[in-house]
Amino acid sequence: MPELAEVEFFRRQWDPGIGKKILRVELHPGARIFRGTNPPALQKLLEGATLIESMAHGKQMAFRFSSAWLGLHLGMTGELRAQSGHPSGDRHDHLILRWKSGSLFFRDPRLFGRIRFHPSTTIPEWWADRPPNLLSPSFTITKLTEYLKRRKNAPLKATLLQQEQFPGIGNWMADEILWRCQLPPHLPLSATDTATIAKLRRIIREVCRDALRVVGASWSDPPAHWLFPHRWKNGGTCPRCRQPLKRKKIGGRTTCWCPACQK
DNA sequence: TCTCGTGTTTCTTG
DNA sequence: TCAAGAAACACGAG
Repeated sequence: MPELAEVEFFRRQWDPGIGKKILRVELHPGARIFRGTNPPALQKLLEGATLIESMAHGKQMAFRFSSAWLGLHLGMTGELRAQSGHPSGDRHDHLILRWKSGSLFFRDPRLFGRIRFHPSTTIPEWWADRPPNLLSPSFTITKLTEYLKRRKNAPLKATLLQQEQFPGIGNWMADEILWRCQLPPHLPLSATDTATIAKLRRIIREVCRDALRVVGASWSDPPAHWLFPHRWKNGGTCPRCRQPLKRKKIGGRTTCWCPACQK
């Protein structure tokens, strides 16, 4: 589920833990989400540490503690929650941080998520090396044009899912962007068409802002005039022209678009 | 019982 | 060397 806005929503779920001293860390050390990390070291350093702040960037999150950094990626099914008291976790709660009167949970049934750990207070490489935020001025038409030129043969849908260039865009956001731009998902974009690239950049930013406002702030249902509520199953109709929507796998992901509008 | 999926990494092919 | 596509990961929902 988690894309840009959902990640921002889940990041804030751990806010009750900010300023709290972690007394106990419970984890499933063999779980796939710990691949590449050292769970015993994580447990040792976080016990006694205070959670200072949290940040989200694209689909990545970072939690800065007084002794170390914790990086979280939610994969397909990850979610974060906080609860008062110390309720026990279920078999999919792979990381639990307990303070005096509450607990923070990271749950992930499919284990596609990932936990990173940096045993120092300096900024970790995996957080310093982030691509420009799509809403920042560094996401320029020039950089976008260069990137599209490099991937000139890939379907536009597959290109929009590349996190190295479009941090936070996932399957539904990519479909929404292409639908609002009225561009077909299966065709590559000619890098010479500057007007179209400028429009694509504008709509990418618009969808990011809309998603953060509607989903990121309160997990509200996106309105009926977006493609979003219509794209989930066969038989949907385009909220713009009322023609039937089409669904097909493009770039390995289920893609929904309006053949009448997007050509 | 079978298929599918709001993601990423690794392998294979061209 | 690089880009593009497929497979693999693991589980719950329909």
